[in-house]
Amino acid sequence: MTKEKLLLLDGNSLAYRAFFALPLLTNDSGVHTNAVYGFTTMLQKILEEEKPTKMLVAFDAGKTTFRHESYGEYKGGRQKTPPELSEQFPYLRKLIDAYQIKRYEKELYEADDIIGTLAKQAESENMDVIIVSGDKDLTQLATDKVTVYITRKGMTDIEKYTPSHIEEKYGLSPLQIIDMKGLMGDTSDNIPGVPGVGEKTAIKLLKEYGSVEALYEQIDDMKKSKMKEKLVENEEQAKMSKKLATIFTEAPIDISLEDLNYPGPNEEEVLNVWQELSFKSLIEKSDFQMEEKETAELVFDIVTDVTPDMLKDVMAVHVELENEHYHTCRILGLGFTDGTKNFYISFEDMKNNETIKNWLEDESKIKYMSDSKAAQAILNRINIELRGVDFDLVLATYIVNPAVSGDDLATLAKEYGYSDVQANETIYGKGAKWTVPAMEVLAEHVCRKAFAIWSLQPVVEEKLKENEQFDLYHNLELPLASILGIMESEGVKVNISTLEKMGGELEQKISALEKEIYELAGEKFNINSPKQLGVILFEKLGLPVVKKTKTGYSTAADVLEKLQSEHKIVKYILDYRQLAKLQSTYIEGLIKEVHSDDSKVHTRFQQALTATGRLSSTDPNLQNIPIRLEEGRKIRQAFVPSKEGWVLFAADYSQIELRVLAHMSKDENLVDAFIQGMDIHTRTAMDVFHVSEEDVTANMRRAAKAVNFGIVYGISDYGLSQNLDITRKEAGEFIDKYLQSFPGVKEYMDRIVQEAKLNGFVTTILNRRRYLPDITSRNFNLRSFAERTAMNTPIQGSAADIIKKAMIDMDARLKQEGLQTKMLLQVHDELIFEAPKEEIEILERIVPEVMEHAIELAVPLKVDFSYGHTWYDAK
DNA sequence: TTTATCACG
DNA sequence: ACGTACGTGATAAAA
Repeated sequence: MTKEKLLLLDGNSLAYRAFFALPLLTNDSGVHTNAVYGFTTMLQKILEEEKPTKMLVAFDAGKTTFRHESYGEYKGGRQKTPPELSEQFPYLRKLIDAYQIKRYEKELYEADDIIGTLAKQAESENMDVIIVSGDKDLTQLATDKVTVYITRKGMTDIEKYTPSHIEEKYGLSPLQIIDMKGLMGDTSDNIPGVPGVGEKTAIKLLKEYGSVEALYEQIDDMKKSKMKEKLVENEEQAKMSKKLATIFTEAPIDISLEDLNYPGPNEEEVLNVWQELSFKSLIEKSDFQMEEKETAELVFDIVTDVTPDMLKDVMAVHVELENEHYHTCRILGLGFTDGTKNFYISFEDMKNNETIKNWLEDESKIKYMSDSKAAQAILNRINIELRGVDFDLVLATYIVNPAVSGDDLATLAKEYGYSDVQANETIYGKGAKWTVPAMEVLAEHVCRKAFAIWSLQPVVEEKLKENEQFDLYHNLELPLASILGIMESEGVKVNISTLEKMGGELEQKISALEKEIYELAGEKFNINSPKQLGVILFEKLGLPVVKKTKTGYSTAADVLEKLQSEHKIVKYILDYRQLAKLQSTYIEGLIKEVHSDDSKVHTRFQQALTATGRLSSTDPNLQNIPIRLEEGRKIRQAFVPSKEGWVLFAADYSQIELRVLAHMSKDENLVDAFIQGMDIHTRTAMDVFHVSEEDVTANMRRAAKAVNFGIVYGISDYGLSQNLDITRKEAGEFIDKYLQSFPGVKEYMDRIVQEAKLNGFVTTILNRRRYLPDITSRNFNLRSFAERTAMNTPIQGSAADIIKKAMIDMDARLKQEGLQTKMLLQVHDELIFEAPKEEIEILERIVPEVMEHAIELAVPLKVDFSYGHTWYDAK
């Protein structure tokens, strides 16, 4: 048998050490993690180097110890544990348990005493002992058998105290460390010692006399000095201090060495804890493997037919797709569960099954799903109209915390402690190795997903109710999912020949520009490569470097604009960039997305993605089609109604974000401006520059507009100065003037940041949340970013709430009025419809009406609209 | 896969 | 002194 090696860790001391040594980190839900992280890296390193056979982490129990009986002031005056640290102890304990390391604490005793007692026992049994702590007091325990490791800054840097190391460092024996502390005291433990005696004096005295006791026996022989007086005066205190500093090695602990066997970590559990704490680098670096299916058994059937009795009134159902492109991909199969019976049916077997179709279309049959919009859209392709969805896991978890990524059901389930479902990557592989597994494997995977949804439904709904977000989830996001699904399936008609014609013209212009650029540069190069372009501009042509990126020179548009007067080539490059962007993204890119069967693009609105509650749009992104510059705007001529004699009808909120700000801040001036129906930027210019309406110049209005944008973004003088190309000082003055004119806005900004600090999150009008863990960061950048986010998110998010509500109301109104008009797109503050000409008149009335009253604010909402034969003409 | 750039609100 | 405007997605180049 190999020799036993015992590793004893001082839990409290190490946690404290790590907490103060490392910057404040947090996981996705805002729990601080730096102490646990530091502890983990230290632990990993020591485990690897020492390979102990027995382990224990000792903790201090409670506030009072036996030391307080002799000295009430022991550890007095200590700052109480910061909350950012105390919240980490439960996770630390969880981590230690996952490693399968024993932990122990004992009333009235400190971790030191537990460690000392066990070290002594182990030594008498001839074991090697290693003690790890952040506290040098422990070095008194060092012997030939016992080595004390003290962490230095960074946690993985360790100083090893053997008796000889201590001798070398202090010229003392380990036991004399106690005497040293008795004489010099310890401020952190509030041990007094002898005033005026520090480390140097203590060591000198101990080298001469050996110990505190010996010193006082011979003190009469000491020659008269200030120090002697002090020593005599404080004899009792010195002796008591020594006692306090002595680690008690005979604590009555009810744990023995046999209990401390260390079997190694439960790797899966450790990974779970790491995942919970977002220790991504550790997860990636570690060679820990998830255990092969440690998951609970799930009984399921693979069926080829479904009879009505199998389909209950309430079920979780999961539609398993090939990939995320649900408008084009295949369905692999469906999993069903009612919590007792689980079954899987392949797509081939279900596609013509009337029983399933009827059940899916039956509003009264309650379905629990995950990403019901995807299911709805893909089922729509085989003429099934999904109804009766009452729970959607992706949406529900997004509302609880929008930061939690929802691309894999397994990841989502893990967030709620449910791990009996595999990651897609495990089942299918990834990248080029992606493949559909055997039916048995696939069926189990899909059934497990359905079961996970079933199991999590009550948990997540409870959480939503606890946070008062159930209404937002159930009555806004859930019905919106269905509306979005219909919009996506409907699609937008694109005139490919229009795009191709534009592409041809662009091609000409681009190659002409290319020629000019090569000519002026004196050589051919790839203009699309910022690296090559940088070399040409800043080395060959010697233009001044305005800004650098981390990899080289910046050639971004704002930089080039400043360089226009320096060289003719710059303008050509700017033009080239603009046209190349149109060509690659909006002509070629868009054409690739047009479905050949219906000449339409079918975007996917991501409903559970953004941090603020906005939607996003992909494949293609229809929320960033050019409009600001005329050349780009022409792209919109290719977007047309799907039917002859129809038009595209666009309605947008005017200044919705500033109106939301007026509502939330209740700033009298801002509210008044909107009630008066004034041009808000002009009004801002009047207030900031103290001029009358007639005297507002175009430039003043431009500056005011930029300030208004800045306010919405969570203003900073630097950001505004960049935007307006003025000095920081000037920008700062603008901001000050603005805040003086709108004092309610300033109060709101201060209040919202305070609120974020207090709660850890900010909320929107409909109680959408965003957590801001960095708001308490000691890192200036992170904290500033979080503060700006705290100011911006309630504004952007509430605007998102409003338009989402408007979409639901609009959908209902169109149905109620029995119109053919279809809602096609949402672009953050505007809605785009296609409509038969005859319905235009009605739309002109009802669209603004519905949108303006989606949510009542302290200021009116204003909607502008227009229509035309193409999206371009709807202006 | 990451970086720089640029399109939108 | 710190170094930024808020929120997205697509493309091409470079690694």
